[in-house]
Amino acid sequence: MVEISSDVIRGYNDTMILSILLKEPSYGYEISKEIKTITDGKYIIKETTLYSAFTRMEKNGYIESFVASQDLEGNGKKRTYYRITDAGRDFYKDKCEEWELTKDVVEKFITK
Amino acid sequence: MVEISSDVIRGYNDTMILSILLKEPSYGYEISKEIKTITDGKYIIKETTLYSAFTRMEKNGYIESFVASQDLEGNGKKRTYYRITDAGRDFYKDKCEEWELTKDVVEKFITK
DNA sequence: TTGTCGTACTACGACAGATGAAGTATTTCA
DNA sequence: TGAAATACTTCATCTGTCGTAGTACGACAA
Repeated sequence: MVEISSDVIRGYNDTMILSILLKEPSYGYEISKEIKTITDGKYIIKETTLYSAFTRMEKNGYIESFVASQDLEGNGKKRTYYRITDAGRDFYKDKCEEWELTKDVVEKFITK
Repeated sequence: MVEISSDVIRGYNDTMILSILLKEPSYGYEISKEIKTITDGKYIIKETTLYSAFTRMEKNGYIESFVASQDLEGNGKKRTYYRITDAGRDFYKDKCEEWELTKDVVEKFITK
């Protein structure tokens, strides 16, 4: 069974997270579930990778956090939600461009 | 100008080098030139990255080294050539498979 | 009501690959 | 003769990932 090595995905965890936040704010657990679903279970992000990505990206200004409960009445567990910023959107766009270039480059060395 | 970040290419430097060694044994300087040529200058591998990849891959048994001069008479500078091993060929094949999977996964999060 | 499972995190340390900086030495060529 | 190209090596640093561990709350079943 072929598995994705962390060295490969390294540059794209942030991009994946941002692409999910592009639709609406979300939080750790939900994002990890979504990544799993979107990739049909082919990629499962590690908890520590995910939460350290949040810290890094918030510091870089790509996301903003806010704490909220499950519903508007304040019931349920409190969660830390993240919202993408304009800088985050720019970063995401750049990463998408970079991906096209990277793909071109890597594929020159790949045999199908 | 979009540039490839090291975090992205991280998992594929070894693969690129091996793909070049697949044709014939080669050495550092020549390989770095070839990578540049093949990618139309889009990717230039750093010297230290290249040589540390040699060390790592030789330790892993993916390549073997031998020292040789430029010509058979022993003229010219001595160079350390590297030859791909069977294990290296297997590793390369695995990486090619992994690439297809990685591409699928990443592209689910990319907007063109 | 007790225990287990799922949810929702945080802290910490270790590791590996990439890189910058610096240096060495030989060869080629103008 | 001297600069540029070739062909490396050493070393320290940085960053993102990941393993381990632990906390805490809520839901639900026995």
